[in-house]
Amino acid sequence: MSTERRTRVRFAPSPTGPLHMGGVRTALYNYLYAKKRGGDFIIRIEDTDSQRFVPGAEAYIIEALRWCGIIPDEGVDMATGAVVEEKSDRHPHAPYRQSQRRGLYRAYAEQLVSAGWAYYAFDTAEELAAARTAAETQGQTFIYNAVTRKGLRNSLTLPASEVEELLNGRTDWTIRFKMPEGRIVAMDDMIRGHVEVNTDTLDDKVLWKRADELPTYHLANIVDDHLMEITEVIRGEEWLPSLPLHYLLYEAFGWQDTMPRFAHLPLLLKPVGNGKLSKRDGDKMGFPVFPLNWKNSEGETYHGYREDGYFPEAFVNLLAMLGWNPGTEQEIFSMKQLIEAFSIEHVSKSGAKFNPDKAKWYNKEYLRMKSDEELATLFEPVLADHGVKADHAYVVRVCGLIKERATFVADFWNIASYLFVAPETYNEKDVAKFWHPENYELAFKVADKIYSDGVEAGEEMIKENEWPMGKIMNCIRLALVGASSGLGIADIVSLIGREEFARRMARIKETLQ
RNA sequence: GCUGGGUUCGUAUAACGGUUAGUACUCAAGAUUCUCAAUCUUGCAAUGGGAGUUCGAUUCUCCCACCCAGUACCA
Repeated sequence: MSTERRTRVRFAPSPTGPLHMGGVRTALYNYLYAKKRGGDFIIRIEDTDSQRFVPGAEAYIIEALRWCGIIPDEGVDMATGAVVEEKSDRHPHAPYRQSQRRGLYRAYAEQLVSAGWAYYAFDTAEELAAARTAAETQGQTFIYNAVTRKGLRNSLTLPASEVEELLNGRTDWTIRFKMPEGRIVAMDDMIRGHVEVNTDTLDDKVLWKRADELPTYHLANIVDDHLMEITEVIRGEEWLPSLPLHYLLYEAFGWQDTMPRFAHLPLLLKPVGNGKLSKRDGDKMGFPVFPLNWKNSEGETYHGYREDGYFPEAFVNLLAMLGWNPGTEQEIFSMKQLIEAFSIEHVSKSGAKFNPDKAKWYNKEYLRMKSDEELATLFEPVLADHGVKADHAYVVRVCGLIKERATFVADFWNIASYLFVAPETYNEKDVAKFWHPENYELAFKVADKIYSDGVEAGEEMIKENEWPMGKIMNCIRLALVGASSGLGIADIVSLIGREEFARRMARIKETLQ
């Protein structure tokens, strides 16, 4: 029995574009799992596809994680935001970018060849494409396996001398895994339980390619997880079909004893209709699918939660609850509470449809938990954009009174602009409803009373005379707000002051009569 | 097509053989307030279908249907 290993999990994104919310959730679950167990959360960049590399994607991923408060222990230096390239006590497995580890993989691939678990394949891309279309025309799918490899050009079918020649020649070749025949691979997934697959349905995956001297995902992933002493692999469900290959790879290397445990997370699905959440859904349906704004090479910008006004705590909270539940009825969790409560047993098996309404609800909840002071700090730049200069203490007071009415700080201006500038227009429907002589004549009398003795005195006056409270107050409200909505008249007057109150009453009189 | 995974109110989920199938979001109604929002109350609404196992199935087994993923010298 080996002694209990320190928990080490990794998030291994590929820098082929911005990380979307599903990716962030995968990172989050890894992070929660590690922190719950007092272990390490490692970032590794899987950039073994030289064709699909997207500039800026790596920095985006790191920035997104930082915004969410998902801080890696290893792999990225968070002070600089850079992927670590030099070994140190903190980062003993550097470099953490697979393209910078390229020298190490070939030997592992060749180890498999000499052990009989892999072979050299000399088929060109064209030959394979031809084989695929040929199979397709017969209504079949070409798979590179124990049957078909016998008829293809590789180190299993060609004489040794020719193999030697081809290996040293100018044409490209690959190392492929030699998938065993007729074996049942029995696997165990932390979320899905026991899964079995017959190897006859699997193909001989490419492990290493001569063309760019780089491993493919499968090889690099297994080798690095082993080298980095990863104990649990928590990744998206799309990897489940590759699990048998990965099990076999651990076996082929003789690393079964330290093979990590696997957990395949359910996918995030689009809110309506079928299919997984894709980057186009968001802008079409009015919600972000990315944590941060992303501008692609064509200049199109995709919305991010951050720029759309979500608090990172709310974003993390809503993501955590998409596919996981605490087993209690608690819904609001800080990161600290999530770490405490998280367990892989409570991760669900089925895909989760994302619900934008619930996302907004989370933000609303976090908004009202913020202090008036903090909200004021966030609101002040918005005010400045509207050309408003307001006293800080005043803004703090306003925030305290309006925060329960908003979902985002960005709503504040629409909700409360009348507390900073007088209305310039009056809502037509509300005018039609309330602005009648029998109402506004009384309203002006009450307004005079309010001006001299305060709102309470004005209300007294209405009650004593048994005037219609609602109609009169709404006429006054129309003058102050420009519509029949908003804070109580007493609050408004106490905020804007009696002089401004009088000016607004005078203005509506001029405008509407 | 093949292989694998999945299936509880519209959505996220709870109930891991015994509940009037719970909670939250959304929606609707009512209460409240000078209005709106907020708040409170109430309501609408689910075990995909069929066989079994069992005294008893949301829960276990099988079949079907549907959904998803994979099926690249991409991850």
